Order: sequence, then C-alpha cells, then structure tokens
Amino acid sequence: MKIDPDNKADLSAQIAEAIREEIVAGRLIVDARLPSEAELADHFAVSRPTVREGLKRLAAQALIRTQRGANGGAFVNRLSYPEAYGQQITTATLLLSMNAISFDVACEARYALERACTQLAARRRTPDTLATMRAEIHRQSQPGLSDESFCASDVAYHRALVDSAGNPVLSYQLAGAVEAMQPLMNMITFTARSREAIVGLHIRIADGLERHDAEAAEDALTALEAYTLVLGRDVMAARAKS
Amino acid sequence: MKIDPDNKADLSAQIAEAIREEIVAGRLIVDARLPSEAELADHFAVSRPTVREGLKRLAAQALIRTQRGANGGAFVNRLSYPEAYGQQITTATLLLSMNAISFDVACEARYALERACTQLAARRRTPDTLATMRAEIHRQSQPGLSDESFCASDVAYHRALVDSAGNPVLSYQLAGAVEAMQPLMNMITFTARSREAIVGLHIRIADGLERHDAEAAEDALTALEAYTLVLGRDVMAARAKS
DNA sequence: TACATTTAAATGTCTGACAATTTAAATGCA
DNA sequence: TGCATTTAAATTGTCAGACATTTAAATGTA
Repeated sequence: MKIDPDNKADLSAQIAEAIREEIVAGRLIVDARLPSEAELADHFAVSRPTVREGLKRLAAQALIRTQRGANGGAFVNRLSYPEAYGQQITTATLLLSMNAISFDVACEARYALERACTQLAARRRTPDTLATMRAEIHRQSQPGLSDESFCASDVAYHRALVDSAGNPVLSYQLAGAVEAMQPLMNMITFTARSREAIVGLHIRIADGLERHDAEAAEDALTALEAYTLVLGRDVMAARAKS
Repeated sequence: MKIDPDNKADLSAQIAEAIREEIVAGRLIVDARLPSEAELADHFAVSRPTVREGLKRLAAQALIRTQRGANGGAFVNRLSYPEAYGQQITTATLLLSMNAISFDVACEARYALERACTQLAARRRTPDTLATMRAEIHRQSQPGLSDESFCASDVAYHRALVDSAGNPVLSYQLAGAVEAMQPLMNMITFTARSREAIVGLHIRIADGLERHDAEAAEDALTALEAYTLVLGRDVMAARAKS
C-alpha cells in the first residue's frame, strides 16, 4: 500500500508525502477515511505524534480534514475553490513580497492575465456580473472614500471582470494575481483626479463588455494598465527620494 | 507580539496562523529565526507537541525551514519560484481532478492564459527560448515517440512559450495551468496524423514569435486550442461509449 | 416506541524522556 | 600563543504513556 524506506530523516514529511501520493493517484478518493492515527503509527512503525505531524502537514494544504469522536478520523478533503483561492493568494502574495518583484513586472502579469479573460467576458458577461461591476464603479465614485476602501472596491471590480469570463479555472488562477497586487496598490495615494481617470476607464471596460465589444474593453484595459504603471512609478520615485 | 485567545479549538492551527500573520505582515523577515519550540510553547501556553504541529503546518507551505543543533531552530523561508511552482501545480491538479472540471473548461482556461503571454513573447522572445521550442518540436517529430513522451515534450514546449514572455510572475501562474492539464492530455492517444497537425501548429507559433508577429502566433495558438478540443472530445466520447 | 444513559472509539493535548545533530566553548598540547 | 581535540550545551526529532474531549452507536428504561 504505502511504505517508508529506512531513510531516517523527516519521518513526518515522508508520511505526508506517502499519503499525498495515494490521494493524487486516486487510490484515496474524496471523503475516504484514512486509518486512525494509531493504525497509521503501527503501519509506518512510528509514534503517534509523528503521524500527527504528518497529518497536520496535509491539513495545512487542505488535503484532509479531521473529525473528532467515534467514527471520526481524517478524511480526504474535496479541495474547494475558496480553499484553492486562499492558498493561491497566500502563495502569490508571499512570492511577490519576498522576491523583490518590481511593481512593473507584477502589473504586467496581472493585466496580461486579465486581458486573457476579456474575449471570453465580452461573449459571456451576464446582467449579474455587469451589475456587480457597475455597483463597484458607483462605490468608487463616492467622494469621501478612503484609499483603502477604494482599493478594495478596485479588487472587487476586477474580480467581477474575471468572473465574467464564466470559467472557474480562470477565476481561480486570476484570484492570486489580482489579490497579490493589492499590498502594492495600497501604497498608492489616489488623488481625486486619478480616481476620476480610473473610474472612467472602468466604465469604458464595462461598456465594452455590455456591447459584447471585446476590442473596446481590451483597449480600455490596456489604457488602465498604462495609467496604473504611471501611478506606481510615481509612488516608487517618491519613496526612493525619502 | 502574538497572542492566542481562549478559543480552545485547533490550537496548532491557531499557532500556525499567528506566526503566518507575523510573516506576511513583515514583522518576521526572511531568514529570521523563530523562538525555539520550548519558548513558543511557553509563550502560547501550550505543550511542545502542539507547537510542533503548528510549525509543521507552516513547513508544509514552505513558509519556514528547520535546522537541528545548537543555533538551530525554525527560520523564515524565502519562498522560491520552484517551491511556488510546486504548490501551484499540486493545488491546480487536485482542483481539476476533484471537482469534475470538464476537459473543455480546463482547455479554455489554459489557452486563454497562454494567449495572454503571446503578445509579450512576440516582443521579447530570445534566441534561447526559441531554441528550446525548436528542440521540443524536433523531439515531437521523432516517429518512435511514446504518447507519454510526446505529452512531456508538449508541456516543455508550452513552458518555453510561456517563459518567452520574460515575466517570472506569469511563468509562475501559467505553470499550474499547463501542468495540471497533463493528466487530462495523457489520456489522449496521438495518431501519426494528429501529431503531424500539432507539430505543424507548434512550428507556426514559433515562426510567429521569431518574426515578432504576435497576431500570427495568436492565430496558430487559437487553432491549436480548437484542435486540442476536438481530440479531447473524441477521447471523452470513446470513454462514454465503453 | 421514544428518550435518557452508558460505552467505545477517535482526535486533541500534555508530560517527560531520550536520541541526533550542530555549534561554541573549554581543554590540552606543542 | 596557536591549533587540534574534546566536551558541553542548545535545539530539533522521536517516542511512550496518559488523560481530556467529542461524537456516534449501543444499551437500558419508561
């Protein structure tokens, strides 16, 4: 079934890996119950705490869930989209913050990915996703909005844009790119004029999608990318000076 | 510094979360040493095994690494691209296999993302990435190649295409989409005729990039998507019959 | 039958101990 | 003094056994 060589290093990692392989290979299917901790300890010839450490590793990746009590135990977890989003966002955020990714590179990646959705979104946008985008546009036009709220609304707007493509796999992929950019975007102080420009472009994108005009939406998105880049560079320049 | 409410559920998860927050907030920077397990146990008022379970959760996400011996301990890990790729691929693969994602949806997402790279790739392709693509095209033309090797070469070709865009964040995002598709692609049996068609399109894409002609490359990619879709549907139809 | 109680199984946590590993200090010697 | 060797200390890795907590099923009773 699953064995452990006499490699004496990192037993809990080996156990996690062995079980993970069973799962990805499909030998342990969703909602299947793993043997109890005591049985696993027996099977791998290790102690229960070691088994538990291995199981916690899998739990951290949302591969299993545990339930207490009789008939409890560890069960193979169906990786849901929200869980996958969460992991995607954490990983992408850390990757950006720990590897000195420049604003330009992150920005380019994000808008390239969003442009990938535009064609599909222009074809499939629903009244529902359009309404979400319009609602966020309205929020962004409020005068008293804080920079942070403006950013949050911006993220919501872009998520709605991505969701318009109607492809959950795309939405999942894009969630990381969009959300991971937020810390960088949050450093920007939005003036009334820059907000006006952004909202104007948001409207152009939404209008384009509503008319099923992919090219118009794409052009507006490209303009938004250029403008975001300028704002980001201003912030970086101001930071470098001080 | 970091506290733990009197919430008595899932202590190890709470500890992991507390430390994770310190890391993402930048209060624990890369290569910083965490307190020893004994100190953490003291601080959180739990036992050492509980602390260890929390630390293993973080280790599973490559957020920390541990070192034994004096001056050892747990250190904040720099999340490298290869590690991020790995997590991305595992997550994407499981998401696809566990959520009954159709071949069509996965295919659409993958090619939409790749198309996003094409514009950049046409501008920035280097002799190096072009050579990689040509080499894989050559491999794919060998007559005796197994289906599996053909698929592996296909993945390598598409990775080179993505890398041509010269944006590491894009490469990271796309790695998951491309590799997660491989199990689905592996179900396809490639006839000599279908291989010829695919290789022809691969050549058209490479030629387009070489000429800095983004439109030509994009067209060829769209044709490849359509053809992949047909092959996939044939497999699904044959499967449904048996 | 319906409801309350008991029992058993499983995870969650704690304590204490020992093994393995690595660094730094202490020691001994030329 | 200077260098090699030994020793000690700190830290993670692992183990054994125990108890607490939770949950569902089995049991008993009106």
